[in-house]
Amino acid sequence: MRFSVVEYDLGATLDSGQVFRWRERDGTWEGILGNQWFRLRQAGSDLEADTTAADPAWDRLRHFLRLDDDLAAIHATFPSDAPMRSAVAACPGLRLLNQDPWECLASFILSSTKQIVQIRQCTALLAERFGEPVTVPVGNPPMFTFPTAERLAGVEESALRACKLGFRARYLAGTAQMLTADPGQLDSIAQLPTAAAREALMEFPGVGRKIADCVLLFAYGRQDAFPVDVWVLRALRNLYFPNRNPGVRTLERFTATHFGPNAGYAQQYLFHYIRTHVGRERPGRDPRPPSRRRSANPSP
DNA sequence: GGCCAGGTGTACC
DNA sequence: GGTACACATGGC
Repeated sequence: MRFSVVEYDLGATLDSGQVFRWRERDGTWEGILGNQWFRLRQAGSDLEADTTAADPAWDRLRHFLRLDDDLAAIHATFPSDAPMRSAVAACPGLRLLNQDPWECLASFILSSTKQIVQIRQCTALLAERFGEPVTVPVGNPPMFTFPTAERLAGVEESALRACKLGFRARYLAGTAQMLTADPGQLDSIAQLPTAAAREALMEFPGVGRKIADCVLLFAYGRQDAFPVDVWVLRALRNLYFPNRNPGVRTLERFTATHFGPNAGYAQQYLFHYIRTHVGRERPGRDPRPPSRRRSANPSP
């Protein structure tokens, strides 16, 4: 199958800390949607997709990749301040994805105080040990579905810990058990307005404001959700509040208003930009802005 | 070896 | 309301 795309950076998107189970091999990306294996290759505005599935879910792939987003229209809603312009210029084809809510929720429960490489390792181990094998091309390494909540609910916590989950094993087990007891919860959440959906997600053990916002943004398509992790906090402090030390309240008010209706999309650009172009600069205490891209205060 | 990672829950004030 | 700390594990 061949799709036509405009301003789409497949590699940056699949490698931007939203999803953890897509792998690059020789310029192609391989991953699983549902129980189907897909391989993607981008050449300019051509996006080529292969699968081993007999009845490929192309609509699901299209939905996952958000091929119908009008990115230029989304960019147009961003504030036109210097940090935002730099962040978009650094990677103009960066996209959000639409993930399966359960895999997204489970993955981000594992994410707390872990590096992205480690989250990849944990999700890979979970899939390998508790997922189902998927049909892959001959000669490919085996790949697996992400294990269902029911499956994980029936696993000893020690077996989860053996996947290097650490203290998060108890959270994942608890969440899996809640979902097994009441399997419709994630579907019901999709029907709620964002604030209520966030509250509902935060009922799961190990899920606070930040992880709830990740799931809202990456799985439920709520572009008003604005996850603030250590990197985004760094970006906000370095780029928008240099020489000041804003409190959490101030930042919350700022992120809720400054970035417009697609704030969550803007957040992903800031996250990617601060990680790839600016780097770590004294988190938390009065950091200087990066010398290379010094900008006038946007006066938030 | 020390610091940090796409944080959260709990115990305290 | 707020702040301090424990929680596992690995990368750098």
